[in-house]
Amino acid sequence: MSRTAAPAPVKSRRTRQLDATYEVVREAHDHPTAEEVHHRVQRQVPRVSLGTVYRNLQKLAAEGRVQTVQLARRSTRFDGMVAAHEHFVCEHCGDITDLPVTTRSVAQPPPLSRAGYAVNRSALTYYGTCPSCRHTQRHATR
Amino acid sequence: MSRTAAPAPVKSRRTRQLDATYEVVREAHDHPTAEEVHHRVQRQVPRVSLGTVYRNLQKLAAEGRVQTVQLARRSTRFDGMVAAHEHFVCEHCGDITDLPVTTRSVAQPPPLSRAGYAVNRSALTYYGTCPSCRHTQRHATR
DNA sequence: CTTTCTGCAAACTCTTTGCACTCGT
DNA sequence: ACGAGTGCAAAGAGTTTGCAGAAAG
Repeated sequence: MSRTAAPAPVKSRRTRQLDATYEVVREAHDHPTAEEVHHRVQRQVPRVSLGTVYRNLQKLAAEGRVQTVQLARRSTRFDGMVAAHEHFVCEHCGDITDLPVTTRSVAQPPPLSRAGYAVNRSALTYYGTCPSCRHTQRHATR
Repeated sequence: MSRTAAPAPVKSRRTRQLDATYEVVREAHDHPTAEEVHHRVQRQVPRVSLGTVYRNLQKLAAEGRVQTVQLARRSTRFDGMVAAHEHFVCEHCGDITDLPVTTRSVAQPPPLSRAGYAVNRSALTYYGTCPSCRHTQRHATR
């Protein structure tokens, strides 16, 4: 086994497709889906494929240059606990942990109802690494 | 068009499949996926189909008897705003609105880091009906 | 008896991936 | 030139749906 000096921070090449994708998302104010991003990128790079847009969105998200809403894992999870509570989602293994509601959090924010929004519920979710995945990472070559 | 007296609160029949599905979710403490729920329901109703489990989970969620985690719409949405902010998701049209971060919300909850969790970020999302959908509903026959 | 629910299988939507080629460095 | 990135098309995963028969009220 060879000695790894630096983790090599993933070299990323600059391409028209990547640049255009980033620009589209950065300038969008309507939370577009991947398909919508694809359409807009096509205005600058007509032959760009949907697959490439997906790959680039993933790359940008991994680098923290764009944010994703409601991502995590693909499938919906169910919960019999109807009472209000919060969740911790491990970004590595996908496990979801229930957390007790902390006193300070939530309650309906004033501006919303005033602006005509009807709030049914709210969800506070933390994302990160769970204890067991942290342990595993520590031992992995990276 | 006929006059609708009462909204007719959706009559729901009692079936072994529905009962079993509810029981499985209520007793699960691990946020099972629909497929996992299906497996467990099969222990009580061997010939239950996955499609039925999906239908029943939807029904239970609509009635508020079970909760879903990270549901909303199926596809991931992207956001160029990297700064912390909150979201309002309209459950009718699926639109997502950015909200400024309210002072009180968030911050890392004490128990998590102490228990070995590494929190990268958190997301506070409100679910409900947006002004335009509220308006539409008001005029719809329901 | 009527209407809802079910099982089955096919269809759909969203996302990922293998491959040969292209383009950035 | 080397290898990461791309387009294309096919495959995957998760979920929904049409239909004919079964079962609840």
